[in-house]
Amino acid sequence: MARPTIEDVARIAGVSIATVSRCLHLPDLVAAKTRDRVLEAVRQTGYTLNTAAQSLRQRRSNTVLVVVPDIGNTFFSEVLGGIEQAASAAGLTMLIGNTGRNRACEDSYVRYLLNGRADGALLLAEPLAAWFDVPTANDLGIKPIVTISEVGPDHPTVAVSIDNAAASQAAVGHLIAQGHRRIAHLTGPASNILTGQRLTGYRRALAGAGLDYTLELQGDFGVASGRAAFALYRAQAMRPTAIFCANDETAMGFIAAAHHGGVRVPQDISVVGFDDIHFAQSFIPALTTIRQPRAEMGAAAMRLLLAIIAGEAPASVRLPFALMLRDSTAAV
Amino acid sequence: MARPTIEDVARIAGVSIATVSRCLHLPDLVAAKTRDRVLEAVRQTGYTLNTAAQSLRQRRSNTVLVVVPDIGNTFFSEVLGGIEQAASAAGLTMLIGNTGRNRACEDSYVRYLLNGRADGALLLAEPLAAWFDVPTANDLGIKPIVTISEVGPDHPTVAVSIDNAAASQAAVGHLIAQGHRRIAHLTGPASNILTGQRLTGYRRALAGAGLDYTLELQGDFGVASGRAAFALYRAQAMRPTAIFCANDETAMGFIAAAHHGGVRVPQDISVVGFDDIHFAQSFIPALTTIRQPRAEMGAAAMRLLLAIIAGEAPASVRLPFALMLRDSTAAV
DNA sequence: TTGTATGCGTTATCAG
DNA sequence: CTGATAACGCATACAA
Repeated sequence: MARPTIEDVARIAGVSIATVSRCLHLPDLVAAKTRDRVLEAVRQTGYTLNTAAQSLRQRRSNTVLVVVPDIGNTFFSEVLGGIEQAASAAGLTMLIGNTGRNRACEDSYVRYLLNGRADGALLLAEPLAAWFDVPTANDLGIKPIVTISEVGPDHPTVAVSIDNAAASQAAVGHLIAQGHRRIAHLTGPASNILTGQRLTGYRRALAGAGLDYTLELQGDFGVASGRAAFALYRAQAMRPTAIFCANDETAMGFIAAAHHGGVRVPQDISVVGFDDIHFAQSFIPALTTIRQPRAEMGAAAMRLLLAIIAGEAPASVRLPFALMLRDSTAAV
Repeated sequence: MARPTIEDVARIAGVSIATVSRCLHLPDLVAAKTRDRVLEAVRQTGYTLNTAAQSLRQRRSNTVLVVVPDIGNTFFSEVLGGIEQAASAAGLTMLIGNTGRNRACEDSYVRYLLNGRADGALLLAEPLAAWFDVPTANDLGIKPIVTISEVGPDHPTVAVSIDNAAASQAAVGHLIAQGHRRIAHLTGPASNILTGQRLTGYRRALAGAGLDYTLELQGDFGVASGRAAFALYRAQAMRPTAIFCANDETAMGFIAAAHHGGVRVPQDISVVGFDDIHFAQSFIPALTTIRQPRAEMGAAAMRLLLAIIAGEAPASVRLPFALMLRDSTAAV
């Protein structure tokens, strides 16, 4: 037999469908006695609201779209956890769009906002132009968008992030305080907005301490690029005594390669990561790194989105980072 | 201005809404000339289908619900990646339900199937009873469900998994082949169906080799329980020379604790994990472990679901595992 | 406090 | 090949 509709419930309870609807949404407006009858009928039939019909009628989906570059990435997945919690607390459903960092794929998710599947979007990546393009923009402008983490200074949306340059500066500053004078930086991919920000922090720290030595190796946030960087480090005539990596994965790749190459961390070289992913503290040596409050970033972004939906005009949020001192760094 | 509807497009193209709809779904049924006019109007207006209306009318959402215990967990998130790919290839949207291993929370997602939000579900955990309860069951019975990984022998749904007992047996068998005679097992949580399966494999391997020594430590798949297990290992009068951990995380926790305790891996004790998560090979020492084809498991499950939706009655799928020999194990 | 009636944007049926 | 029209299930303005 088919799914029960509001009409079935109404018939069994001996009321109109309007009353049933009210019982579910504005229970105070209906007499206690009637309400009991209706709710009993609901239980009896196992009735559940048809969300498609509701969305159509209300012109809103109670769903939030989350666009993520790589859902398998531990950094993103923990942010997702925070979003999920805040979303379900607000009665919203989370729809995930995995782009695989593919432009066309990301573009396709823009339509989710347009076709009413979602009431707003959370972007875990620097939004591509499509999100603000014509003819998209004029209609999409009213759909709230919040960006997380990967955000530039003149960013077109409300955003939540940490101060990446300051965090990097703190990380490198710690190495300097430990007496390191030759400090390298393993960057992220050139295409990522964070790469420049973290690089800036690195340079600032060096400049602040009046250090000349500089070694900037190009990475891509992947473990393999960390390994590759180790080879380059090895090839240097004047080797650095410390390296600041743009994220934990590359740091781990670097350390793993070092281990196999007979180079000890931190005795021979200190290594600092970025993100404080789940495994950073179980790693051997436990990774000194910058902690980003991932779940909190997700939750904060969700709250911003809700505020925008509610008609407010909240400002972007800067969350605090923390330098986690562990075993991959040592005084020189 | 409001979102353009099919009516706007029809008016501009000078046709009926029926024709517009046909152009979008059955383009062959409409004259090329008319079609061009319509598509031009679509472009011009930036029209996109209202999915709520479509779902309502078609009584299907083109959405698949994925229920996951912990989205931040790297194991699950990689399975999600596989699902996402297969889903979007089939034109389906992936809706994620994160339960936090909370029964009430999981129950609430059952309704997604009932209220039409999703056409089917993929469960990344042993389904709790609610999925098959009355009055849920009678209606839900027609909604396809596929379970991934955590599946018992007399499981009520179609499932995709590896043979956990056989994999465990292979892992322990390798330790035995390396000459180990005292082999411990760090289990998963008692509540998880996989725990018993992996334990069975461990016991079988020991029995098969006629070994008496047995040490079964209770873990919970978390890093901390790996650390705790190390303390217990330490306290043994007759210490094992190898330990088979029910997953990689606990193995890493164990090794990290061992490292800090001055116990060397694999020189003093060999450690085997399970899952081959992303970081297993970057870990120091690189972790010997059982590889589960996570993305493939997700994709396979998605395909099974599609088959069921298409009216077929596919059988459960057993995917192959692989023993990855790396640096955390050595001959005794 | 409750009921009636309308429309949300599609798709599908049936004529033309 | 195309058009008119009736649902799909619900929420809400308006009446009673």
